[in-house]
Amino acid sequence: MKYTTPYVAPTLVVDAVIFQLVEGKLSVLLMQRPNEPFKGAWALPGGYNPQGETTSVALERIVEQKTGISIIKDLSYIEQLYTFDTVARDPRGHAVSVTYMGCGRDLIASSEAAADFYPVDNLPELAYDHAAIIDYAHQRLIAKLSYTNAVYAFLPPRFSLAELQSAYEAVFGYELDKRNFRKKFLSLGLTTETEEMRREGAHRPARLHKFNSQTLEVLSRSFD
Amino acid sequence: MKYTTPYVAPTLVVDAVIFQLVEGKLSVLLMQRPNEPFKGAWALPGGYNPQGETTSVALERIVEQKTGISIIKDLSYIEQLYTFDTVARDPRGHAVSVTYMGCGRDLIASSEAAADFYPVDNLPELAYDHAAIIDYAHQRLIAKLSYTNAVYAFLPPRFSLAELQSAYEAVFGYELDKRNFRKKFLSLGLTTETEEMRREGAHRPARLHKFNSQTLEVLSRSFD
DNA sequence: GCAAAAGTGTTTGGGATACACCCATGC
DNA sequence: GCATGGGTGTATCCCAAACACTTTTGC
Repeated sequence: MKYTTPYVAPTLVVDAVIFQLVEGKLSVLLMQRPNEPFKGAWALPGGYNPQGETTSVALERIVEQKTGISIIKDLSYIEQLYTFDTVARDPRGHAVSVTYMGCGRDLIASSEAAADFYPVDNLPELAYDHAAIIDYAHQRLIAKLSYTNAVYAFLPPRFSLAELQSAYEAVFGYELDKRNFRKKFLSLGLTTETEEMRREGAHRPARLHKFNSQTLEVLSRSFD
Repeated sequence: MKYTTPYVAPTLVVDAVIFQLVEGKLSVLLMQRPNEPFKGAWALPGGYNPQGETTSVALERIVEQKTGISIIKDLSYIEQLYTFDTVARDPRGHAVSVTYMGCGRDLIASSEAAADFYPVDNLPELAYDHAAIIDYAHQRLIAKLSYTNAVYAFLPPRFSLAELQSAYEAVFGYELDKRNFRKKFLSLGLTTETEEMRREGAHRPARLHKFNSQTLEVLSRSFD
């Protein structure tokens, strides 16, 4: 392959769509942009990927630096999402954005960062094409929960079946039948009943369960 | 974000995994490398993505130039596959490869190119990590055929149900029951029976069918 | 005893699977 | 008439969906 001019690569950026449940709602980590373009608007955490750094390493460094959240240490699940050809992203011209999607729980952005979690059904004004990216990530997440055990990423080590069900409902965006849900989920054999119960409030205590595996597995039968 | 050195982007390359059925077998387009590294080994068609060109535009240009096959004109289906952080791809150092997967039929590489289709179950020695990329693409293709109407990309405008079934079998890698296949596929309502029959050989002629849509649609019930 | 969430079974319909023979043609 | 691939139906099983009441607790 010949070029009459020397090869110059497009700008490469990485961006992360990080989900967790906040007050039962599926929420996404956003940062308020301090500078132009889109000054004041909210955006996915991300930044420039320099030569010599793989996209996952760059993302870990950038997200940790900007939000205090470590993808490696704090997230239970991460996967590459899609690569967007972003047009005219900044004055340096044409940029290519490699995006990742991750899930966790009990995530807190460092207080000095202008970063916070927003429910996906009530997002603020977003910079770039980030609304579309979040939507795409949400679709992917729905699919992941349908054919894998990926819910584990949202839940604590011990959880009630009600919590589990409401995690699915938060992601899917609709309600499930309690009896059918339990029957089907338990028949998948992904979890084990523990001896622990959770007593809270004036009602019957909930039996707690745990996942047999904390790594991604494909289900034998897909889910909802 | 501050850098003490000026920002330099990694090399960006694009690669294509282009499938078609050849003599009933799922096959992939490969090129023999004329130069080091991996001189003489076979590789996916691809090349450098310069600044100012989106990955899909660069891929179209490169693949057409190197193999004579136009993704836009000759393929019935194309989608982005994954972005690989390729290590030490060439002397310029760290490269990032955005890969695409496409499907077509009756594709012929231009005769002056050292390019040809090889059955996926009998590949030659491959350069880079291309064996892994082809395997990944194959998995994705199996999934696509399972939950969308993507088979249309492999078939001519009019086709027999036997042809249709053998396209699925070539991709899935196992055989299907003829009666169950027809019952299920026809119940999806993706195709229409035509008046045409195909007479060939000493046996009953085959009824020809056509797809109602030549664009990707998600199935109501997933397939096999 | 009452409010609040946890827990539990049965019925029904539809799709998945398994399986073997007749049909139309060319030679 | 025979070889070749095209075309068809039924029985069974399992899963999905629909649906309402009892249990355990704190106050």
